[in-house]
Amino acid sequence: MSNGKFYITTPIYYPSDRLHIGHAYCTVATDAMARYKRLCGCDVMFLTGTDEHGMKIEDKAKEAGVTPKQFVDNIVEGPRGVKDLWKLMNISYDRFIRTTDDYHVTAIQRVFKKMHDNGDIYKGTYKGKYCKPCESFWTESQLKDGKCPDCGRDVVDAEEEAYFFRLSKYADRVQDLLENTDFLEPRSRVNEMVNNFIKPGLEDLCVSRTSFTWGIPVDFDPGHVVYVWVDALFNYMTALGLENDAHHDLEKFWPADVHFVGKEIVRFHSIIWPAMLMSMGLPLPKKVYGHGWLNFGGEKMSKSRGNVVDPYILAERFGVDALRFFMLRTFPFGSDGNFTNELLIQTINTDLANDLGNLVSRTTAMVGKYFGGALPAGCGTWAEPTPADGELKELASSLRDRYEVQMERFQFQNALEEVFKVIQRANKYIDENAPWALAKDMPANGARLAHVLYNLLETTRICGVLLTPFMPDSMAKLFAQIGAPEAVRTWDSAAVWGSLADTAAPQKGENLFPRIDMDAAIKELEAAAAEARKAALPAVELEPQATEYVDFETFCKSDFRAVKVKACTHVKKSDKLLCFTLDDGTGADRQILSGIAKWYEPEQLVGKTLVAIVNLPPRKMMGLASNGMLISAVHKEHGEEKLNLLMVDDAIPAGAKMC
RNA sequence: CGCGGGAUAGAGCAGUCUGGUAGCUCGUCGGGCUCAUAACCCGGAGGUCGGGGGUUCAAAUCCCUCUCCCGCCA
Repeated sequence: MSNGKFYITTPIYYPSDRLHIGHAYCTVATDAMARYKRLCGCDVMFLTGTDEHGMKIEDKAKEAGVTPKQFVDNIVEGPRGVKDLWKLMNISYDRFIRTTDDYHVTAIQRVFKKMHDNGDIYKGTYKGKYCKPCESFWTESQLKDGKCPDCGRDVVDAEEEAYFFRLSKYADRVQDLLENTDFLEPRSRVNEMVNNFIKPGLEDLCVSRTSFTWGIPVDFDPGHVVYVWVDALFNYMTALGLENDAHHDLEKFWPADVHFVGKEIVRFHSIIWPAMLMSMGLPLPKKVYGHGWLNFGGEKMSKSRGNVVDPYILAERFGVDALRFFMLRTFPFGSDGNFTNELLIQTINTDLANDLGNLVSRTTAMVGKYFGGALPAGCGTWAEPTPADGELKELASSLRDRYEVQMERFQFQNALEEVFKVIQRANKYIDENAPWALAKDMPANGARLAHVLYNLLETTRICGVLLTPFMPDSMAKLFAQIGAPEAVRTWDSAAVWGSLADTAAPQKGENLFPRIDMDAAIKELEAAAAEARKAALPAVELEPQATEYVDFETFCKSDFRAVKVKACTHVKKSDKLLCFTLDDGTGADRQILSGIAKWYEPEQLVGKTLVAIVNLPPRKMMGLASNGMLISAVHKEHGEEKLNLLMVDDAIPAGAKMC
C-alpha cells in the first residue's frame, strides 16, 4: 500500500433531532476506512460535521422557545449530543465542521457571489404552493391531499423571488460523469440517478429562500438566505480552507478521495455537487459512495413507527467495539441491511465471543499453564512443519492482501469475512494439535507444544492488526494479552509471519468479548425501547374539548350526586371492574360498577366521598347490576392512560346534588 | 407498463457484473475433545436458487415474460 493522502467525509448531519443508529452506521464505516488508511501509512483527513440551517430547525427552536443557534448548540455540543455520540463510538474524525461556523458562513457568501458573478446563479421566481397561516412554500409533491402538510389548510399558488443555479447547463457533463466513470458507486445507483433525474430533464435549482431567515444571508441581496445546496455541499471544501483563512489544507487534500453518503442524498452528491464544482472550475471529488440503510425488523426506521434504534443504548450495553463490528461485519455496505437485536447479539456471540475472544483466551491460558507465561526461545520455527502448520501460516500471512482488496472496494463485510476465516482455521488448528495431549509429556513434546502456541499467537496478532480499524480499543487489549508490542501492530508486520518475538509473554486477561445471554438481553432491550418510546410521547395529553353545544335542558336532566363508599370489591373474573356499594342519601344502598381496577385498590376507596350520575339507565355488567356511573378525571401521560376518581370534601353529605 | 431494489435450505443472508459440481451464519440431528468465555472441532439432514419461456454443450448467473414484497429518501 502506497502512502500519500486520503480525504474521506461523512455527510454533515441535520441536527433537528437526536441522531440514530443509521447516522452511526455511516460514521462508523467512515471511521473504519479512515483508520485503515492511517494504518496503511496514509496522511488522512477525516471530516464530519453538522448542517445546521433551514426552516425545520428554525421551527423546532421556536417550539422549544430558544434561538436556532441555542437549539443546535444543544444538539451538537450538549449532553448526549452529536459530538458526545461520536466520542462514545470512538470516531477519530480530524475535523468537525458546523455550517454555523463563522469561516464557513463567509466562505459560502463568497462562493455564492462567485457563482452569481460568473452567471450560473441568476434571479428568478420560485413558483409553488403557499400556505398563508404557516408562511410556508410547498411543492406539489409535498402537499397532503392538496393541503398544507403542516396544518392541513388550503394552499394557494404563489411565487417568490429567488436565486437559481443553472443546473441544466451541466446536465450533459454530469450524465457523462455518472455513466462513463466510476465516480458514483455502487453502480446500481447510477441508473437510478440517470433515469429518475437526468433523463427527464434537469431543471435549474432554487438556491435561495426568503421564506425563512435561519440561514446564511445572501450578502448582496438582503432578505435572501442561501439554501441548503450551496450551504451544505460546499462544507467539504470550506472545511479545508476554500474561500477562508481558518484552514489551509485545500491544496493538500482536495479533491476528496471519497464521500460516503446515504442513498437518500446520493442525488445531491452525484448531480448537484459536481455541477456546482464545474461551475466554480474546481476539481471534482474522486468518488461518491452511496451506502444502504439500516432498517429495523424489516421496516424502515422512523420516528412515527417508534422503531428508531438508539446507538447509546446498544453501545452502553454491548460495548462500542462490538456494535461497530456488527454494523460492518453483517451488512454489505452498498445495500440495505435489516437490523435486529437478535442478529446483533448472535453476531457478537458467534464471531467475537466464541471464535475470536475464546481463541485468545484458550491460547493465552495454555501459554500460562504450560510455560508459566513465556514461550521458550526458538519456538518460532519448526524443522518439519505439518500440513496444518503450513496451511495456517500460509492463510495468515496472505490474509492482509485479501483484506486489502476488499477494503479498497469498501466491502467491509468481505474484509471481515476473510479475517474470520483465519480465526476459525486457528481454532481448528488447536484441535488438530491437541496441545493438552502434548502437555502430558513435556520433555518429549514441550518444544512442539511451544511452536503450536507460537503459531496461534502469531495468527491472532495478524488478525488483530487487521481488525484494529474496526475495534481499536479491543484490539489494543488483545495485543496486550498476547504480548505484542507496538512494533508488531503495524500494517507492514501484518504481512510478515514471524514478526512476533518467539519469547512473547502473553498474559491471560479479562474476557475481550463476554458472551451475551440472548433472552435476557432481548427482554431488557425491549423494555428500554418501550421506555424510550414513552419518553418521546407528550408528557400530558388531554382529550380535545367538545366544540358542539349541549342544550341546557339536556344538561339539567343529568342528576349528579355526592355518594359515600360503604364497600368496594373486585368483580370476580374481571380485571377491570370494581363493584361499589354506595350511600346515596336515600337510605337504600346503591350499587355501581366501575372499570377502574387498574388504578385503584378497593380498600383505599372505602369511606371516600365521590361523585356519581344516578339517573343513567341501569345496566348489567358481568352479571351484576350497575345503577349509574362514577365520575373520573382522565388524561394521558407519555401515552399511558391516567385516571383519577373525582373525590370531594368528606364534609359534603351523601346525596347532595351537584348543579 | 412511473422509477429503483428484492424473491436462493426452518430463519437471516452471500454468490448474479466476468455462465461451468449451490455457499455462509443461526437453528436442527449425530459424533469428537476437554486447553478455553457450556466455548472449540468433525459429520449428517434440509434448496426443482419466486413462476413460465428463451439463448447455450452448460443458467441462481445472460435475454424475454408473469407473480409477489419493499422503498420513492427536502
